[in-house]
Amino acid sequence: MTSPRRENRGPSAAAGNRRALLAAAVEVFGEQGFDAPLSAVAKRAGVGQGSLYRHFPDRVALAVAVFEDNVVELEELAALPGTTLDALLDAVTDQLVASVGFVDVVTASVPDGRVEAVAERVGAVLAGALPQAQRAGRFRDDVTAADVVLAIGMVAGLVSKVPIGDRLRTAAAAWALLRRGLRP
Amino acid sequence: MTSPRRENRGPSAAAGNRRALLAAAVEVFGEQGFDAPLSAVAKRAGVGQGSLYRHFPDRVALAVAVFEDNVVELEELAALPGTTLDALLDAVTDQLVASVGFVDVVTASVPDGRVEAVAERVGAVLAGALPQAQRAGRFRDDVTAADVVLAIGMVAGLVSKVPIGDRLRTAAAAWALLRRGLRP
Amino acid sequence: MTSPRRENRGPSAAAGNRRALLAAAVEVFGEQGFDAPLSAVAKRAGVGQGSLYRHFPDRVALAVAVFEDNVVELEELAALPGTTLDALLDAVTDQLVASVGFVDVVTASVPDGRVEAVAERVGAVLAGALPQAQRAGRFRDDVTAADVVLAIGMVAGLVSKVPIGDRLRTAAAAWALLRRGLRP
Amino acid sequence: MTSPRRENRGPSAAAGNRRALLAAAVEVFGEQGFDAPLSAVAKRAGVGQGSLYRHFPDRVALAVAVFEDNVVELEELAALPGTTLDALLDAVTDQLVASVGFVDVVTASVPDGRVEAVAERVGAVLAGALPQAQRAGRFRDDVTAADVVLAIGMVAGLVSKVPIGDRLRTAAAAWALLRRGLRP
DNA sequence: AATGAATGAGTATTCATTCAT
DNA sequence: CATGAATGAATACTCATTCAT
Repeated sequence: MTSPRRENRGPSAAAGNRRALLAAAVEVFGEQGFDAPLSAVAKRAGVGQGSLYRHFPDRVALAVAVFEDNVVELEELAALPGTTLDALLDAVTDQLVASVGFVDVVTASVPDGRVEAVAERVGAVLAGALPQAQRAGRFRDDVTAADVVLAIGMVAGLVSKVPIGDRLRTAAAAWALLRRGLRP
Repeated sequence: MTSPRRENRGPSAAAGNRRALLAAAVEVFGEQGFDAPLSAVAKRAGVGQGSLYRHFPDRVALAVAVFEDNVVELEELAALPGTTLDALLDAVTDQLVASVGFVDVVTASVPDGRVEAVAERVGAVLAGALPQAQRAGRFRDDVTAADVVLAIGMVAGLVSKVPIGDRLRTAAAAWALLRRGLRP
Repeated sequence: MTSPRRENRGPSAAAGNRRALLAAAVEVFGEQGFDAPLSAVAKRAGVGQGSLYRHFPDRVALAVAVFEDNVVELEELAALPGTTLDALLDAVTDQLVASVGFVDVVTASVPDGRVEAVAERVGAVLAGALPQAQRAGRFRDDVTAADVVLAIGMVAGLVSKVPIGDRLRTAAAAWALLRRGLRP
Repeated sequence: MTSPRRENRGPSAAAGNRRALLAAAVEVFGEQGFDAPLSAVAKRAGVGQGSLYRHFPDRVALAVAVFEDNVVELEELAALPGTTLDALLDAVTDQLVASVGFVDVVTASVPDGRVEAVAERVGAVLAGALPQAQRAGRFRDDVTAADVVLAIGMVAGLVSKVPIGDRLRTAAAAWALLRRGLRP
């Protein structure tokens, strides 16, 4: 009668579960796309369905959480003294390649406030680093923060359409082309 | 027993149905993405489910048919005497904006021969127009056909992630950036 | 516009179509079972769906027609001077093996008068041959026509559950067992 | 939004659901044949579609589970001291009459390992009881286990083609005939 | 707070049957 | 009278979400 359930590890597991779910989401969405079954994420995380829903009430919440992790990382990097815009773009690209599935969140048919808020923060980080990069002669003076965001969007869109193994290489090729248009 | 079926318009409706299905697919996939319910396509086309499946045995067949229409258009344009690579890219962009949903086909987890064949043809058209464009000083000499295809991929990826109304504007902005990297 | 339809061969094709449909039905039902798509029968026969329905308004009509062919054959055989019950059973078995799919008609959830009528005729043929077979000492005196019909039903049921290649051999084994119970 | 769903009886319903599904399957397949809609089984069991699929991922799994119940019953019976082969055959016949729909599983176009495994066990049970039955003079010495299995197959095939009400009587008649061929 | 079974709405797909040509 | 496209009901199956334990 008592089927062999996973042991209920109690409240102390909460933080660990949250982390496991995020990691699992990155993997699963990366492999199967953003419309992968949520049950697959829970299973990969070794966590019950219910726990997934407790932590992340819907699919977008899960994606936003990953995004937020990424943005925090970016903000921390930007706060470091010598960080250039190029370094930030490299970091963004790494994140894209690692968590492509989430790019599709941006698409989410119903525009979602939470996503926009996070996107906003990315924009702010880039905008902050642009002037210095222009002064250093690394970016044309007429390039705007919007242009940089646009470029990222293009790389993201491309990367999400390419088989996992080709993503890094493809992103690099894309940036090579784009940077020629951004440099003075 | 005698449910109020749509009137059977007979075999003569076949050609019209096929056309209606393609048009409906462009609309529906454009609005809802490539994973929109096929039943929505059939309904939009004013055609029975069965007819959809007769004409296009699977989702990819439907997408490929739209793609093929586009490619033929492109090939015809390329065959015209004065057609430049820039004109071809403009045409491609128009097609992208009009039938974005189909971009996602390229992604189709299971690589599909039919899709690759069509993509191949697009590449060939562009490659054919590139040398002349370079001689005319419109494209850098070190630009390859692969670069052009890559650029299209980026625009496509971006456009597919943007709400319908913004697509044209977004595509234009993207090309502005990209062309700076392609021009001498 | 004028798609390459099969040429309309006109009324003269009627008889040929009927025959082709019967032959196709035997093949298709034999391979795929009695619930094979009727469209498969039409296609195998090289005949339009509509023609199939003109000749055989429903699935059972098709089966009954095959059965009837078989019964006629049986009746003709029985009418021959020296025909024994054993010979008739051999013939029935051959028919079973050749058109197993039709055995399932007997099952047809809704009992069907047409089927019963044909079954009746088979019973009559066997009943007619039984007395002589008993006088010849080939069948026990307490065997009834119903027993013989029952035996056929058993072989039929068995054969229909066995892969095509094994049918003949299986039928032979079944009869070996059954005949021991029927012989004096 | 809040549609009137069946009350969620929680995980504790699992065992009961499983049992209800098996019982419903026996009934529904018995009445409508092995190709009855699975939704009918779920409805009869008073269980959601999803639960059916959780317990039995496909049609064959459901059938095999019923078969297995039967085989276990048989094995237990065979393990009892005084059980004769005749008693086992009676038990098999009762099972056949009760769960005829499942006989058709054997037919499943795609040969299925799970089915074969269960069939194997039935054969083993019978083979085990045969020698003793022969020593007791109840079965001819030249009868093999394969013959017994064959006989069961014949009864099964026959019973599955007969309306529910006639099944018991028909099975009895069939065995009367067959046993004459099996007894010394 | 965690677990995982239960639920049923939503989709894909097939196929019997009709009917314009 | 033949043809084969059109139609949509029926069915299989998946998965987001809820909830008893």
